[in-house]
Amino acid sequence: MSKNHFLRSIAENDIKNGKHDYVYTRFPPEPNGYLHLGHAKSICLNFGLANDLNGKCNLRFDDTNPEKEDEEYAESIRQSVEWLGFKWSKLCYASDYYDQLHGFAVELIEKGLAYVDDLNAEQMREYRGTLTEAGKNSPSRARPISENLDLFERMRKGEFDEGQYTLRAKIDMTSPNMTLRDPIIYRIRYAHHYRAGDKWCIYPMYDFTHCISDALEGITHSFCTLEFQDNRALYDWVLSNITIDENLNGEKGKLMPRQIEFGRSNLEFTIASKRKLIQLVKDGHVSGWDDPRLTTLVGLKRRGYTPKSIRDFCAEIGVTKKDSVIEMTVLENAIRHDLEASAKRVFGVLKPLRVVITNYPEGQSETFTVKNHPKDDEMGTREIPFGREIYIDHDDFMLDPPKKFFRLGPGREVRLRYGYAITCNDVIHDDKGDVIELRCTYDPLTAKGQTSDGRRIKGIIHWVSATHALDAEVRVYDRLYTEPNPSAADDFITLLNADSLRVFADAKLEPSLAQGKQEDRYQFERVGYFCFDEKDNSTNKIVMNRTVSLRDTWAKVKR
RNA sequence: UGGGGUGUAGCCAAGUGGCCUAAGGCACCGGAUUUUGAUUCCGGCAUUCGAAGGUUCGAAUCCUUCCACCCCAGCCA
Repeated sequence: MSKNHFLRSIAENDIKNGKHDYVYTRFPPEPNGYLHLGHAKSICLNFGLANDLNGKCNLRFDDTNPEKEDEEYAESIRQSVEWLGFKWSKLCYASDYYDQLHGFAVELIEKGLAYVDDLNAEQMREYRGTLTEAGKNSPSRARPISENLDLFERMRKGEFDEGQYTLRAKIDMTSPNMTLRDPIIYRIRYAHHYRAGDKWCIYPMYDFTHCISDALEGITHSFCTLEFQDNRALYDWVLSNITIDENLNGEKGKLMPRQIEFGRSNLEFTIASKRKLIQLVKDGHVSGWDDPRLTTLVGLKRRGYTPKSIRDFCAEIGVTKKDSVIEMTVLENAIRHDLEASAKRVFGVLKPLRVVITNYPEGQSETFTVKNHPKDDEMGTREIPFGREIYIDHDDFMLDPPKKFFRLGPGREVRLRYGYAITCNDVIHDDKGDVIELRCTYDPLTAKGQTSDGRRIKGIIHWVSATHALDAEVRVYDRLYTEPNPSAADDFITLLNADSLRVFADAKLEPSLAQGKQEDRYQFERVGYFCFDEKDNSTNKIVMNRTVSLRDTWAKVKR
C-alpha cells in the first residue's frame, strides 16, 4: 500500500461520489528508449493506485512516431514493468488504434473541425505567432470540407511528399494557449513502423492519439507530468468533438477520462534525458543501457537494486505538483533497508594483504560455524575455514595509525571476526617500500569472543583463509557525475566522474560463495552489499558488483 | 513579457481556518547496545510555512499586492 497523495485523494473521491465505479489507469511509455527511475515513479503511481483501489491499469505503448520506436525498447519496457512487480490488465498499443484514429480524424473533417493545410514547416511557424502575439489563420483554413476529405484520403494513399500536407484541428489561432493554435493532428511519414509495418504513411500526433486511446480503453484517470498541463485543453477538445459510442470494454455513454498532472522527480548526480543516455552508450562512456552506474531500471537491476527497494523509494519521494530533486541518499537508504534484512553475510576482501600467523602450526586448519544473518536465525549458518595464512583488507592496516583507528597496526591487536585475536609483530615491505605482508601471532585463548585476561579488544576485522579463498573481480561503483545537477551543464561529458568504476581484480572471497546464486544478495561484512554480475559472472570467473556500501561513520571521522 | 503551474527545514513531504508553539522519511548532531566503526535503540534538529500587507477571537490554510522558479512558439512524446 503506497502513501496518500493528491492523486489518490482525487481517485478515491471520484469513487465515493459515484463519478466512477472503479479506477482505471495506464502507464503509457513511448518505446524509444529504456525505462529509468522517473518512469518507475509513474509505474508505481499508475499500477500502485490501481492495485490499492482494486482497479485496473494498462501498459500502453504510445507508439505514433515510427522513426524513433523499436521492438527492442518495447520488449525491455515490458520486462522492466514485470521486474518491478506489476501486472497489466491489458497490454495495449496506440498503433492498434490507427484505423479508429483515422476514422475520428475523418469525423472532425466532416464536422468542419479539421482541415488539410499546405503550409510548410517554416510558414507554419510564422503563422503560429509567438508567446505574446496571436497567430493568424492559414489560407487553407477556409478549404471546403469535401476538398479536405479528398486531400486527407490522398495523403493516406501516399500521393504526396512528406511535409507537403498536414491535417490540423481547427481551433483558435489567437489562443494564448499555444497548443490550441490549430495543432497538427496527422503528418505524412514514409517510415516503417515496428508494428504497423508499411500500412500507413500518415501518422497521428500525440495530442490526438493519447486522449482517444485513453477513452477507448475506458481509462478514468490519465496521469502525466507537469509539462502537459497546457495540452489538457486540447485533450478535452478532441474528446468532446468526436463520438465514441462504446469503448473497448463494451461500456456505452460518454466516459470522459480526466488528465491530471504531477511533478517529475530528478535524482541528484544523474541524467534521465534519453538523448544524453544514448550519447553515453554510443560513445562508450558506459558499457550499455544496463551499465550499473546508470539509473535505468535495467542498470539498477544489474547493480543489485531490488524491485522492492525501488517501489519503496517511489513511495518515499511522494507525488505532488512540484518538480523535485531527490538526494542520492534516499535511494541508497531504500536499498540498504531492504538488503539489511535479506542479504546473507559473507566475508570478502577487496584489497588483499597477506597475513601469516607465525605461531599457528603449518598445514593445520579449522573451521568456524557462523550465522548467515546476525538477527535472523532462519537464514542458517555456514562454515568458514581458517588457517596459518589469511588475507585481510589493506584498508584495515596502517603503519602509523591515528588514535581512533580500531584496526591493525605494528604492535596492535585486533580480533578476526568469528575467530582469534591476532597481534602484528612484523611488517614486510617490497623493494618500493610498499607493505606486502604482515607477520602476526594469535592468542589461542581468544576464540568465541573471549580473552583470557579480560582485556577488551575493540577492533574487529574481516578476513579470508588464503588457501581456501576464491579469486574474484569485484566492481565498485560511484556516482557517474561530479556535479549534483549534470543536466544543467553546457557539456555534461566534462562532468563525468573518472572514478565512477573501480575494479578490484584480485579480490578474495570466502569459499561458500562458490555455491552462490545469481539472484541472491550478499553483505560483505563491514564493506557493503554485493551481487553477482548478471552478464560477466561465470563458472570460470567470479564477477561481483557492489550495489551500495554500508553506512560508514569511520569514513566521516577520517575527514 | 501572453498563457499555464509551483513555492512548508539541507533534500523530499504531511497539512486545506482552531487539538499546528507544523507529522513522517532522508541527511546531520549527540548518547546507549553491539564479535560488522553495520544494524537496532533513545534524544536533538522550522515560535515558523517565498515576502509584505489585510480579514478573523484565531491563518501555513481566506483576500490583496509583490518576489522567485518551472513549462509552452516540434510536421517529438
